[in-house]
Amino acid sequence: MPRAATTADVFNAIAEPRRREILDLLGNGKEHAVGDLVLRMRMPQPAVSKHLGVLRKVGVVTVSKRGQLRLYRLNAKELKPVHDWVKTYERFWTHQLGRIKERAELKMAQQLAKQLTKHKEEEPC
Amino acid sequence: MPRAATTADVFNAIAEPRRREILDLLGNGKEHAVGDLVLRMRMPQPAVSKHLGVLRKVGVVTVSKRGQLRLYRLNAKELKPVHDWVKTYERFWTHQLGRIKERAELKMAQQLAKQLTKHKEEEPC
DNA sequence: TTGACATATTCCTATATGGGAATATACTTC
DNA sequence: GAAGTATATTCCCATATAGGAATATGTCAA
Repeated sequence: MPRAATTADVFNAIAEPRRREILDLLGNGKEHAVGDLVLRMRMPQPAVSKHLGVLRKVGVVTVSKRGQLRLYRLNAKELKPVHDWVKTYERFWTHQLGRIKERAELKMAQQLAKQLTKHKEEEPC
Repeated sequence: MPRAATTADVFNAIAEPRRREILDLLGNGKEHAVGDLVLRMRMPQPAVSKHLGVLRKVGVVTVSKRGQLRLYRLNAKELKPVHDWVKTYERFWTHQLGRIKERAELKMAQQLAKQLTKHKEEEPC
């Protein structure tokens, strides 16, 4: 069996650095035309289009047509499986920093509680 | 240029599902002999050894010899780059849940603050 | 229609794969 | 040393690349 296709799942799709770069450019949540991405990536248009094709196939980006432009937009929720998987290992490098982090969180808690008890009735919606 | 090697970086290494499975098995932080992994993975020993070779090369596992056994151990901190990258997209699927989460956190803050002010002087180290 | 622009697709090639089978290496015990 | 066990490596092959070059498709404007 050969290596799984890049379009097999999101893990394979994001293995390529340039594709992660594209996702980073789309990270502001706005639509980007292919030409815009080509300029920012400084790589030939066909290459960008091909990478976008892979990202499209795994669903991590969506495309809409506006005139002759194709506007790509991030569909970040498709990255959640990656996040969920790797998050289970977070404790391995957070554990030592945990003490510091806990301190900070407690301090935050105090401040928040103070704020809350100060003007009790507020927050709309 | 062909696709980057699976040993090029951790992103390529974890693109393969069986390799993620191996990492999951090592997720308890303990040492595991190859034979143990072979049994649990239900796949031929050479295949497991080859996957372990990839994981070794990118540093996400370490190996130590004990007699004729090779004991593999997770080196999870090498997964941090993956976590760091994907974490920047967390907001995209947390944002809607954000309101609920904020409420919960505020409540926690109140409780923590109460606990803190109750018996002020404690916690060693 | 014709041309100009934006994007996608096709064709090419060198390279790497994952699995199976067979074999090599290393250690342990007799 | 010989046999047995644990693990790694080599050889094989079908398949899939990523990038470059060229071309096709689709859209706008005059």
